[in-house]
Amino acid sequence: MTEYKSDLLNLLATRGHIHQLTDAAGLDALASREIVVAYNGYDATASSLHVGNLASVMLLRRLQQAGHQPIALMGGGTTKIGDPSGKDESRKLLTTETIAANITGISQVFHRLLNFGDGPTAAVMVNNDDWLSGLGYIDLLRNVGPHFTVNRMLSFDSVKTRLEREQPLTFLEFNYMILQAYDFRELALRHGCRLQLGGSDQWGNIVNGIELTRRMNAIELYGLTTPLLTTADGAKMGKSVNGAVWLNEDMLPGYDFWQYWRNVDDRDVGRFLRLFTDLPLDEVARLEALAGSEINAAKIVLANEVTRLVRGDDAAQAAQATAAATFAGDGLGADLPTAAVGPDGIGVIDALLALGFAASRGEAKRLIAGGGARLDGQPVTDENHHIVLSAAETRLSSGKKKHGILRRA
RNA sequence: GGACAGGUGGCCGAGUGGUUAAUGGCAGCAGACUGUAAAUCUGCCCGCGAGAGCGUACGCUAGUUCGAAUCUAGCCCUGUCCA
Repeated sequence: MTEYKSDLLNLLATRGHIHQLTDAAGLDALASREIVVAYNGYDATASSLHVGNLASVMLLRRLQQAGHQPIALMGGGTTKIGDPSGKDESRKLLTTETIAANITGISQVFHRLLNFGDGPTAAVMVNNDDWLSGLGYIDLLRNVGPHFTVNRMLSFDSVKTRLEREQPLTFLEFNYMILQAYDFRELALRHGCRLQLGGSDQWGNIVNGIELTRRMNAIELYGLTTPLLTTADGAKMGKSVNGAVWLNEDMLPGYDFWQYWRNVDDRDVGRFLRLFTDLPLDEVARLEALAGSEINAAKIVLANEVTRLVRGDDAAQAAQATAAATFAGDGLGADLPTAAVGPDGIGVIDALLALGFAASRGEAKRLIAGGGARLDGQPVTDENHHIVLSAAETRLSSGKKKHGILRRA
């Protein structure tokens, strides 16, 4: 691994955050002599960020830990355009109201992971709608337009893949990179921002911003991209049983969030501990070295640490307690999904639906037919089985991992 | 505006008049094995129904036909080339 002079780059490198740097030596020198202001942009396409975004939020956190200043940029303006990077198809356009609501949701996690207090390294949150919305079309074309050639824009991956796959790329989306470049320049001027962070798919957009600012203002900016996070079996990170692994509590219960980390592939444990927790590196090395079933201990640490950072101490403890009770003993954890059952009882199928273990009656039946439904650990074979609770609580499970509680109403 | 190609289930992709709820792959769910891991093997994978079955579905609309994802017409959308 390359040795850097600055604490910042050394920290980022050892934690596994660096994929590409535009000018490693230049940035290294800058970080060694002054506080670097850096930003990462987030599109407001959903009301919460998900695990796939977490690495970049952690990156902002590291930046602050190393004594520099993070800016979280909410893409209120750029979301109105839609980033074509990494997408085969155009996204539906979101309304201004939706975008505003999404920004409120997304910003929550930053308050947990970044310090917005006072001082030169206090985190800052900005919204690019503040400057993008007021732009005049002709002005923008005259000021920014001359610095972009279509020839070069066409050479960017985000554009090229669309064209090669013969997928539509609208002029609207084509302009996204220009606005993102404009953002970088704007932040450089307003906040003295010198560094843009982003996923590896953002390389082209970042380079454009650097280029534009050099031409228009003769300011030297830097870019750093993070590795595209895939799980060891090659899938994009952040998908789980019920879709995306959201960072916000209202989108995904703490227990499920915890379980996501508890169930990561053996091969991912070390990498994830470095990226997503603040554990010291020698501790990570020790945990990572655990072999066989002992690695499960490391996964529990991972789940606890990440949940603690993102959801808070209480959520982490509750989730771990529930997991321990559910998997080790035959007890019931308080965090499991629960459905109330009246004195007349409930059919298994309805119970499975009530707990969210099946999306339709047919799906519930298939689950039962496949032997995946269990009542207090006993497989249910009859899809018409009627459950009348003999105890205050009964455990209903779908498979080995999904458990829920039927509670007497 | 013109010529050509195309629009199929979450995704990719077969299917060109009935036996097609639609081959196959991926993703997903479950079972076995295990360590709440991976790999592997097996089953499932539109909705309703206990079931025979019913409903809905192959861009949209209308038509031809006993019968259409498959044929015809119009429309919408996408791509390529031309203007």
